[in-house]
Amino acid sequence: MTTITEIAAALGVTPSTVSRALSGSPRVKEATRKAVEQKAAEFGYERNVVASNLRRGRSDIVGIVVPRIHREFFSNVIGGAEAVLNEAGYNVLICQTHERYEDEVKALQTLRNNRVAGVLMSHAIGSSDGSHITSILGQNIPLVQFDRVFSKLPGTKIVSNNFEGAYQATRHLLQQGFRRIGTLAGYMNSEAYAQRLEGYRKALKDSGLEPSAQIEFLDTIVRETGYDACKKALAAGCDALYSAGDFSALGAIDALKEQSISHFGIVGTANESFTALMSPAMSSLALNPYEMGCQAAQAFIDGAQDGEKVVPMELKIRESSNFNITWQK
Amino acid sequence: MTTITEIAAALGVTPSTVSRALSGSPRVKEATRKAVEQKAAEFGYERNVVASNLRRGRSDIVGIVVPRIHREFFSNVIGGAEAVLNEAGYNVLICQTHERYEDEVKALQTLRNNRVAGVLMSHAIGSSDGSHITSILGQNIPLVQFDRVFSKLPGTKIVSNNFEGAYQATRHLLQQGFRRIGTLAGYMNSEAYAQRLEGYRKALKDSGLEPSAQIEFLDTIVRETGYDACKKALAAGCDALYSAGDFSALGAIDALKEQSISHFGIVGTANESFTALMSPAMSSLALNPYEMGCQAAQAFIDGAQDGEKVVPMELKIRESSNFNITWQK
DNA sequence: TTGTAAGCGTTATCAA
DNA sequence: TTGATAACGCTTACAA
Repeated sequence: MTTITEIAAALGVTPSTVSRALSGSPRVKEATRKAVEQKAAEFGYERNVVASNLRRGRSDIVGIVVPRIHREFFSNVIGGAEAVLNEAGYNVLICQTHERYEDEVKALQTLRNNRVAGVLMSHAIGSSDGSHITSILGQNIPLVQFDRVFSKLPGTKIVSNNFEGAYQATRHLLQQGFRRIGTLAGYMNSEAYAQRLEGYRKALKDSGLEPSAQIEFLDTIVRETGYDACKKALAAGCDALYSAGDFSALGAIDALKEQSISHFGIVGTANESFTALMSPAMSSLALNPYEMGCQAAQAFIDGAQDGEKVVPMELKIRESSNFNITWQK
Repeated sequence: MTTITEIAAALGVTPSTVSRALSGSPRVKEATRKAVEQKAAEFGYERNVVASNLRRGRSDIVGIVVPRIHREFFSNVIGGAEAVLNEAGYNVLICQTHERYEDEVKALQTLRNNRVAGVLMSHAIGSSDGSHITSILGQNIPLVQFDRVFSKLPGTKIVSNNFEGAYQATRHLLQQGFRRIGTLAGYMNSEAYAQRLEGYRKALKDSGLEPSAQIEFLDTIVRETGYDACKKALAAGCDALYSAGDFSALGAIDALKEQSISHFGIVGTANESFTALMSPAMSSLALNPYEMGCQAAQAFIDGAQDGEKVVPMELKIRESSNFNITWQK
């Protein structure tokens, strides 16, 4: 592979000049620049980014850490972030944590070892406080968190208006005529889930209903636990569920169909594409992952100042929250 | 950040010794190694991978190039590859091409500039022959292709048994009683799609039916074109469609539901998770993305020898291929 | 078993 | 405007 030294030799100048010419420095005569560019093209030169990064003490790689890449939400966040970052000349290195604390530590160490320019991340469920994050990344690697954030940590946080969204979703169920509304809540070490639970409770209170721990099913984010929790909700006399996730809502629907229940409303969260394709189609509180990814990337580019940016959620009303629904296989 | 020079100074040895001690060379006294490791831990030392890579002339990053990361198929391939690669000490850099030739060229250049250890890729639809791939990567960067492959290129190819799979899918429709079976075919510059078309044709011939260009709808892989093609298929008297993709099959179902058609069979390809969640649930020819990712990664680790590995497909039979089906909104 | 010295390819600083 | 020189942090012949 061609190096700037070879180009310099071919032109009878020094590597410094070639380097300056190729990196757009103004301290090069126009004619020299032309000559250098021509030779570079002729030799098929490509800058050795590794050497350049070592010398400059920084890299053009931004790490993205997510629990699971195949979740639509996260792959869309990545898509948005990638678009903005590529545009700005950065590359993206993706790590999955599989919701495990140990994998998250490993991923962050990998990124630090590669001296990445910055990290965009959404923490694992298994990661119960963010102290490891700052201690691994140190002062030099800017951090932007999105969706699942630890608000104590420095850097920008991109979040959804979880409280407001859950409030609206629950109120929608109330307006439809449902009266005993339970919730499939997530893990309370995640602020996003905690806020959704609060929004749900507030909506009940504002309608004169008292929240009850008996119908708040915590740690319920997958299909299986959604199924189990829905059976308990039925036993507890619920006639609707606001679920803080789509997959748990899907599990709940499994239970409803199994028993051919009527007049039982469901609203999920995340608007995974299957929600619109199922039938009856599932109402869901849509996050805005692509936009969140763009904003996270932009926040990094802008310097990852401390602070929070809120991306709105939008309630998608479909059949599962219709009062007259009948669930059938 | 601590360097080996600092550790060396603190211990009164040279950086070479520290380097050897930390990289597990046998040419270090056991006591020295202990001392070095202790100091390294004390200083919180982490090897500067960038410098190490520059010196050794290689990196521990493997590039993965896919058309779109949010397609379940690809995110699962990435998941499988990542698992195997991380285990072997590699990191993964992911690039999307958005099905565009230009983006594919850019991605490959980026990977080359970063001197990645290897590339795993599935080419874009817009990329009609693979010459740019080898010309950008050159001799030094091993290539493993998966799913959409150019068989002329060197390196390992991981493919599905597309011919056999499409044959089975079509035969299944015939066995159900459908008689005039069309196909939503993909782009013929992709060998995977071309093979599926051949498998489909062979199944017809083996049942004494003559393939007809009139009911082979080429370049049809998204929902919208699937919808349009299905209308034409209905006009052409078809009573079933084998679709080489799930999204086009979904579009076809849109058309069927719109007209409340009965006795019209559909089999898709890829087994995207929505296929099982819709109702009626869609029969689909399942690829095995996670396994393909694992095999691609393993092939790279094993040296990306020329050759082809075939990962079996599996037909998932659901309601959409039942002869008595009635499509309703 | 350890040290010496050179170099991976680039860029920053200083001097000319 | 260009050149000389050093350095980024690490690895590896070779020598001791």
